[in-house]
Amino acid sequence: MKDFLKITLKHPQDVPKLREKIWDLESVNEVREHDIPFYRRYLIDNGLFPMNMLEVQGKCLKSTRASLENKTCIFEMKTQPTPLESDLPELKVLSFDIEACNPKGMPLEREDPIIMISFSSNQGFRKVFSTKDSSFDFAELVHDERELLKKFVETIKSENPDLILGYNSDVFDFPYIRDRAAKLSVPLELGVDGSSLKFMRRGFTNAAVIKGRVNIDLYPNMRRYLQLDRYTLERVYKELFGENKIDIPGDEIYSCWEDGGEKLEKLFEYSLEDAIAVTEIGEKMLPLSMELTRIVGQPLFDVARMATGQQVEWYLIKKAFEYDEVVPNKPSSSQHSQRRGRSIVGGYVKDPVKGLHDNIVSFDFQSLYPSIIISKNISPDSLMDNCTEEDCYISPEIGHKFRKEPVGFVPSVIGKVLQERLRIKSIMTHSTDTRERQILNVQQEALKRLANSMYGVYGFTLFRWYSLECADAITAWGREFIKKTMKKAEEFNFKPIYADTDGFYATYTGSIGNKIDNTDLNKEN
DNA sequence: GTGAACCGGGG
DNA sequence: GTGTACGGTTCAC
Repeated sequence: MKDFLKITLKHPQDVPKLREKIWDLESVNEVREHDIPFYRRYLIDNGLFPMNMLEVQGKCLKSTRASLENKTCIFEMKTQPTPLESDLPELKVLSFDIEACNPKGMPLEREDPIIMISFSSNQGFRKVFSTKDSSFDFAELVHDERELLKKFVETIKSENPDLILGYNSDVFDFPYIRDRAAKLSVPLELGVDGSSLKFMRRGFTNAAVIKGRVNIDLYPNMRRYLQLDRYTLERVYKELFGENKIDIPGDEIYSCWEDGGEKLEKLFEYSLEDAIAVTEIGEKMLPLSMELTRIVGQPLFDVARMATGQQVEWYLIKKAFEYDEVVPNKPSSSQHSQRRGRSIVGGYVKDPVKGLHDNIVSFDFQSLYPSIIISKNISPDSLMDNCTEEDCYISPEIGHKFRKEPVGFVPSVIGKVLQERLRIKSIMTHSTDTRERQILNVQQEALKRLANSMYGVYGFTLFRWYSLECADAITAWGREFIKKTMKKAEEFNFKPIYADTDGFYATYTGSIGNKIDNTDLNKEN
């Protein structure tokens, strides 16, 4: 227990000013929660969850979106949704892709005009604007690049999407469009209120911001959701749909454009296919992002750009407010490098026995680390210096002690997440409605992701809840559990041939006819 | 061995 | 905008 003084200010801009002033005061130990952006603070303090519907006496509480006409609002509601309420009205999604080329390599904003812009919406809209003519079905000829850019703005205005999707569009398409439009003095009034395209600095990259529409760059999302060697649009598309889309290697685009004829037709087709692929990938992946948005309680725009660890962190920040906990600070740069200097021992890995094996069985723990966090009450607020085995769980190898009571902040949050997941899974198994089952499945997936990423908040040096002791204790128990399980399996004639962290493969050396009593093999948690 | 530079995706 | 944030590999010394 610590004493805190809560200071409320009238204007967000006063926060950094006051922060600087009180930091050095002798009576001040630490200043907390001084770096939560205003709009996030607002969502947290008011218990609002984006991407949920809110209807107040048949009217929208907020009116930034065009869906006013429908008398529904895609906005916040005061409580977390129940599964059935979360079936939102369909959002209009518009994807786009631009083409530009340079004989020597990547096109340069200063020299190379945009030659094509393709659109695809989730409601069947398809179009390729280009400064060259084509007999391609969806092609529309424009006079020059200036008109091309104007068509870009007009199309977004007339299609009026809720979501705008691109692939690497934060880094390539939008900045390229911005620079060309600046050169040709075309105003990029893309917002629902006619406001201009803006860029927000986010770390080492920018994000394109359009008022009233959620711009999502699918590229960083795909890096998070899929485990691939490369993340080109083609590779990702193949992974998700098992089909090849037409691809034109980058260095051939220039000749397609210059030579014309069939090669130019193919370029039109390729460009539109890219936009369509983005729509399809979006339709497949967005439900999960939306679900995470609802759970994490921060805007889709932000959540779609957060690494999983950050999503977990913001979820915990939201929960901290509910639990009356004060959020720990981000590490200073010196704290960060200090943390990086001390390494955490990872999971147990047994090098694979070389060769071809028959009768392979795989064992794995379900949510090993989350279960350990809960069952051993691993939380910074449960960590004790002196404690007996009676009152504390004591970790193997390193002997960190965690009191059994009361339940710590993080274990409590994970517990609720897993509980909610089980609840949804059980409704899902009993549901006969396919659509409902799909929605519920995405929801339980999102919760699973969140729970499984929770370990990271202790182990990743940049995070607010970083704790070497907690991270070390989790992996230590993890190693103990898997080794014990492997030993147990050996008693039943399984010979482990490879193990990694939360699971192992074994060959069965007994006779196949023998009955295996798998209750004895059940995992320890 | 160390620190800086570079890269991802995009055409 | 209560912000300014990656992580891994390669290269030059």
